[in-house]
Amino acid sequence: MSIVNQLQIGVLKSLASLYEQTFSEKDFQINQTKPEFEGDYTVVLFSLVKTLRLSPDAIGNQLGEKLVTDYPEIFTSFNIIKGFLNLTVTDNYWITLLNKNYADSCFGKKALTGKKVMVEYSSPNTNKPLHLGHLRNNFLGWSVAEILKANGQEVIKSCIVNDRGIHICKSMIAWQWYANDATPQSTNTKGDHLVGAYYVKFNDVYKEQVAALMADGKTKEAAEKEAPIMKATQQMLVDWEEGKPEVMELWKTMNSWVYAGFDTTYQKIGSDFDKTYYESNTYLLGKDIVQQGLDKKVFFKKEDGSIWIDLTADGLDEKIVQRKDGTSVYITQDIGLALQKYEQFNIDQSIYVIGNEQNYHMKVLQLICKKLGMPNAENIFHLSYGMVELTSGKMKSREGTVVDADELVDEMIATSQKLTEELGKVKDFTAEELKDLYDIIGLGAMKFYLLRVDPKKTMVFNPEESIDFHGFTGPFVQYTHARIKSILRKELGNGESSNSTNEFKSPLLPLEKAVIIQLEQYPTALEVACEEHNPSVIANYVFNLAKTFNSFYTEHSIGNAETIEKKYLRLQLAAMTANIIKSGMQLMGIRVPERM
RNA sequence: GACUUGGUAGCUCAGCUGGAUAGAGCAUCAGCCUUCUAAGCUGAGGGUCAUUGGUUCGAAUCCAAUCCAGGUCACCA
Repeated sequence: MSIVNQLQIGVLKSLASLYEQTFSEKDFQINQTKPEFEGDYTVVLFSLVKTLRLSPDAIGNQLGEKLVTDYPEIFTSFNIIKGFLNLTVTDNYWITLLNKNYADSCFGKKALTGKKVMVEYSSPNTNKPLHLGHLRNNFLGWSVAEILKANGQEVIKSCIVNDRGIHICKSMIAWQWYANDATPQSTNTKGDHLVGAYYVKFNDVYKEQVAALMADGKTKEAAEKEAPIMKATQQMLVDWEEGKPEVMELWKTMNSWVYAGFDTTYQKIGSDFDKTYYESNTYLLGKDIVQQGLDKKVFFKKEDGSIWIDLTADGLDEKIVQRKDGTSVYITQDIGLALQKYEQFNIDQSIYVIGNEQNYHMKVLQLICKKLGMPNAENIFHLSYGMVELTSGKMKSREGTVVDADELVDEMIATSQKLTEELGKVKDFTAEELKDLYDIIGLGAMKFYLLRVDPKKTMVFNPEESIDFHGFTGPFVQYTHARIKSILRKELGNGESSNSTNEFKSPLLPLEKAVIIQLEQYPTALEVACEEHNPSVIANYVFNLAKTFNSFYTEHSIGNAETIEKKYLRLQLAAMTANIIKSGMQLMGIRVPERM
């Protein structure tokens, strides 16, 4: 149990016995004591003043006295300043905590709770390569899944691939018309990039054709409909739905190129999935549900035969769920897939990592599922994250301002190589070790950069800032880990552990205590990150821990500590810091090097 | 226009279930490598927490209004 929890319980019990009244945790607040005051944790007394009709100082004195008397193993002294009760925790409490947990690589992680969750993320389109926005999605989804696992939940990572539809046909047509049978092999191009290039080509040609038709006096609408390349694309979509062999053949071939490209990228960035859904398999799902919905009168049919749901009573509008020609729309298959996920995996919660541009869509989806009486409709959770913008503004594929994922990854790794070579600290590494180190640092920097911001918020991607490896960055934290490991290697050799001892006579120094207090808060950080589905909590925590440790490190020597007891204490402190840094970084998909 | 999210230092972000003098990083300036890795540490300057009003012992935090910015409001996905 955390020190704050213990303090909470202690205060509640003390209040009850002192004043014969029952209180709840909401009646007072517990904060960490500000550095300018003496003490470790502070109880804010103001809110008790009214109910107890006593001055803050009187309450503070009685409460402080009671706590120090009843919990001598936890609290050693107290002081009251302007209505704040500052409590000092005993050195023994901190030292015992350290002694018990310093070697535990699972510190803070929870036992299985039995809760089963699916996290759907990534969800690429097969007509273009991954970009910066996908990276935020991938890192976020992966990390949230790991954070849930660390909190005792069973997690299934899933991905839905948007591999069909008009946009896919666009790149297919453009390839057919202009590629001269170019393949990834023949052009030495990554498959997803090759296909993406023809998607761009489509748009260029389409724009030209529309302009030409408009020059001939057509209206914009007419020109957009009549552009030959668009007509061909629409025909191709019809052919695809009819399963025309040549079209299917081309579709399969081009998709296989894209998947090969995606696999390379996913492997590089460390994304993986337990279950992959393909829209080409799921797009017909939900049709029978539409029928059931009609029978239940959740849906209604318009004169033209299209099927709708009326959500005006819920403050939304009418939504179509099936076109008049009987084909399904986007949301129809989503309903079907939502149900299938529950049926296949018997999950308690279904998390969708999708951009906030789809807030409305997801709201509608959940509402429809509820109205259909689907089990667990309440437990559909949209983890809505903000867009990534550039310093110059929004990314727009049409204007070529999209930051390509592969290029960015390569650049980050190249930067880490350059910097590592300049510093020249690992000259004895083999070529293989070096390559691995560059990956660890480059990818670590990138993941940390994208995960350190609250996912809900729109964030700005600044290229220069992203390749800065100082300050609030992944490499800073990795570096702290590497330095600790270096000391542990030197002082303990291989595998040997520091002697455990409880016999500390000299008091904890402020910086020693500051580090241990931070270490103690890791489990709480994990809980908060889980509740909020927010990896930035971990990023901030781990950064602050590293910072605190670095201050301690510059001020006090571990190897040449004043006494042998101090040395062991500091070795434990360093070891636990390294363990937690490693654990926290792992939850963000970031590896930490032994040396750098 | 309706709904929704945001506005904190020059820039990027924490803090938001109300609490002590609003914090980091970057950038700027001044220091620290004969002692465990300087991708580090110490210090300085830099704020009308968008604006106005309200709630109260106390507001960046809660409420209301206003201004500004993003997103959505498709028989696209």
